[in-house]
Parts: sequence; C-alpha cells; structure tokens
Amino acid sequence: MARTPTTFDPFNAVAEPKRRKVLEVLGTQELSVNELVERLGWNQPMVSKHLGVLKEVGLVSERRVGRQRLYRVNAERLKPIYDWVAPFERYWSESYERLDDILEELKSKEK
Amino acid sequence: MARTPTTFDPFNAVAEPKRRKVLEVLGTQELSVNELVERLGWNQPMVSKHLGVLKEVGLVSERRVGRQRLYRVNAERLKPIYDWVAPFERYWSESYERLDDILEELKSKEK
DNA sequence: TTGACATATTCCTATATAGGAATATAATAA
DNA sequence: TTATTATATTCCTATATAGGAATATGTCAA
Repeated sequence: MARTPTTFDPFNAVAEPKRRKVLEVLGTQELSVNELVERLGWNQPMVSKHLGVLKEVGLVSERRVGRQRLYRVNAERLKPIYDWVAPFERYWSESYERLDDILEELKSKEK
Repeated sequence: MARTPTTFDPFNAVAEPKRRKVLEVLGTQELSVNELVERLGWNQPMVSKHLGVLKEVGLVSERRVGRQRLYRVNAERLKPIYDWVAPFERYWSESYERLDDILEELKSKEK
C-alpha cells in the first residue's frame, strides 16, 4: 500500500509545505491564480496544480470572474486539524524543560 | 519528485491516520510496544514501524526497561502544527454560515 | 546454554505523488 | 475570425511509502 492520498483529508493536503504556503498567502483575501503566481514566485502550472489539490479537499473555493478564477481559503476545513492538535497544547508548557534534551537527542542522532 | 518524506516534519508524520491514532492512544501515558499492540489491535511489526517514524521526527521518545521499550509523546513537537493552524481558528466561526454551502458543493462534486 | 518473550528490521510490491515541459481550454478584445 | 490573456491539464519520471510476511536482534529466566 502507498501513502494516504494527498486529497484524502486536510491533514494530507497540508502536509506539503507549498500547500501550506498557498493558504498562508491567500489568508483572508481572494486572489487570482496570477496574483498567487506573482506572490509565490512559482510557475503557473505548479500553482494551479496545488490549488487543484486544495480545492479537491475543500480547503479553498473558486469563483470565476471573466477569465480569472479567484480563490479563497475555507478555514472551516482546517478545523479537524485544530481539533486534533489543540488537546496536546496544554502539555508542551509542562514538558518545556525537557525540550532541550529532546533536541539534543535529535541532533546527535543526525550524525 | 515524490512526496515530502513522512519523516521530514511533524506535518508529514501525522498525515498518516494510524500515526495520529498512536499518539492519541499514548496520550500522556508511557506504554510498551505490546501494550500499544493490544490497545490498537494491529500486528506488532506495524506498531513498531509507525513508532519508528514517530521517533525519527521526535514525536515520541523511547525508554528501555528490561526487554521492554516504553514510548511516550513529545507534545512540544506538535507545536509547529498548532502554531500554523491556530491563526485560522478565528475565521471558521465567522464563515460558519457558509459551511453548509461548502459541504453541499463537495457532495455534488463526489458524483 | 537454551528457550521464551519483547521488539525491530528486512524484503517485497502496488501506488501515488511533485515537478518539469509542453499543450489544451476558456474568455475576452480587436 | 484571430490574437491574447488566464488558467488547467496531460505526459513523463524518480521517489517514497504502507503493509504483509518472514526473520533478526536483544534480554531475561531456568
């Protein structure tokens, strides 16, 4: 079996750093593909493809205006991620004193 | 190019539903592999493999006691996910009235 | 030692990308 | 129509899984 498809759920769609970047740049605005191309500095097909994945999982919506397509974030679809991770939030202050140890452990393992 | 490796960061590690389940079951407890095998109902190599990925990205820590290995969650490593998703949280209440439309749109597209 | 228990690793395969390059489709203007 | 602008799609390939099956490694007890 291969990995869970990127379009399976928001977790997988957002695992790709570039797709997170798209959502960040969009923010609360509505932007056309070309505006995204400019702000992201990627080529147009690449932007369209990532938008395609995001749209398929419902993380963005598209609105057609003339020859343009305006995209915007559907923040609600990120709620499952928030809901899953939020319960852990109360623990990293408690275990904060151990953070250094853990990072040390990771560093030494990279060798 | 293929997908970002599962061990690249917590986002990718946690994209796999089973790995989220492992972290949920662990919670704040420290559990041995066999205890996890029982509670998850998966075979042992499967549990060990997922633990291996989680350990490599630092999402769990391992402690050896006799022939057992006790695992526990390193919640701090989930902070990047929380920090990324939290800013969006304020929007889904505002756009809550649109949620039904979006779900409708998704449904009709599934055909 | 030897056996039993606990856990990790190796080998295998089907599958799904992400990105580059080229091209197709759609909509508007001249 | 035809050219142009805006965006999507198709074709290609290297790559990295996840899971099953089998086996290896490590540790303790008798």
